[in-house]
Amino acid sequence: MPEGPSIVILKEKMLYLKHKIVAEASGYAEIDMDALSHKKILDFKSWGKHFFICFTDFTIRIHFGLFGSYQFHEPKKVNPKLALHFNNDDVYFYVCTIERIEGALEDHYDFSADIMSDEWDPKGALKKLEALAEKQIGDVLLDQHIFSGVGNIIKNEALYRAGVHPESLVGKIPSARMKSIVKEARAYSFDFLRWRKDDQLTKNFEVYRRTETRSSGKSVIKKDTGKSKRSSYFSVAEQKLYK
DNA sequence: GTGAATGTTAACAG
DNA sequence: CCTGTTAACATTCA
Repeated sequence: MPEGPSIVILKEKMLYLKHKIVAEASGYAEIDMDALSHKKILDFKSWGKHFFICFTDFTIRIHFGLFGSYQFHEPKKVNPKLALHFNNDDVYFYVCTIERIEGALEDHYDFSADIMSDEWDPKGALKKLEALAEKQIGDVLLDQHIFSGVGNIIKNEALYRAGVHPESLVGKIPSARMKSIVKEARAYSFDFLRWRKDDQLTKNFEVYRRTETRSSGKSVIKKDTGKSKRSSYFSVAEQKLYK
């Protein structure tokens, strides 16, 4: 369920509940459920992989991790971490972390770091990268303080588009190429959003979970790279290693 | 049936 | 805030 675009989809699906009053909240999350009763939902927001339900003085933050899911109207068989009950409707969240944030969201999050946000600031991202010359680009793309919302799929696909090997060192990548990586991270995220909605995401993977590139049929290497040791999929023929 | 995976944090070892 | 490893979460898909 994760990665920024999937959270944007959730936000859109939740829209019909905006301005509705929560009749009751339940679930095994360790927050004060009674505090949500009879409260009006002001808005739904997101920052990277974080989803927010905004109330007057506080916000509920949901992070779905690797296994998280949600369901509208009818519960699944397993216990929900959080369930919001409305008149004649319900929404359920499973296997996620739930936290309560006090005060204004803007005081806690920098929305210019969110790859999906209107406020996304590519120059700001490049600026942050200047201090990380010795890091591998594959690790840095997963850094949520710089590329909030980028996950392992976007990392691999954006690097393929930019033609850069995931083990390349940030300080050795030419600046034009670096800009291209930042641009593709955002561009691919929006393609991800569109394809996910149309159930076309998997078939459009160029390298992720593939043995050959989709378009050009070049062989794809799978390797756990960097400090994060996450799976990288890449084409040696089409992605240059800057080292 | 088996294993890997769109993620993150906490606990623990050295 | 020393650094690296492991477990936990308990699902879904190939």
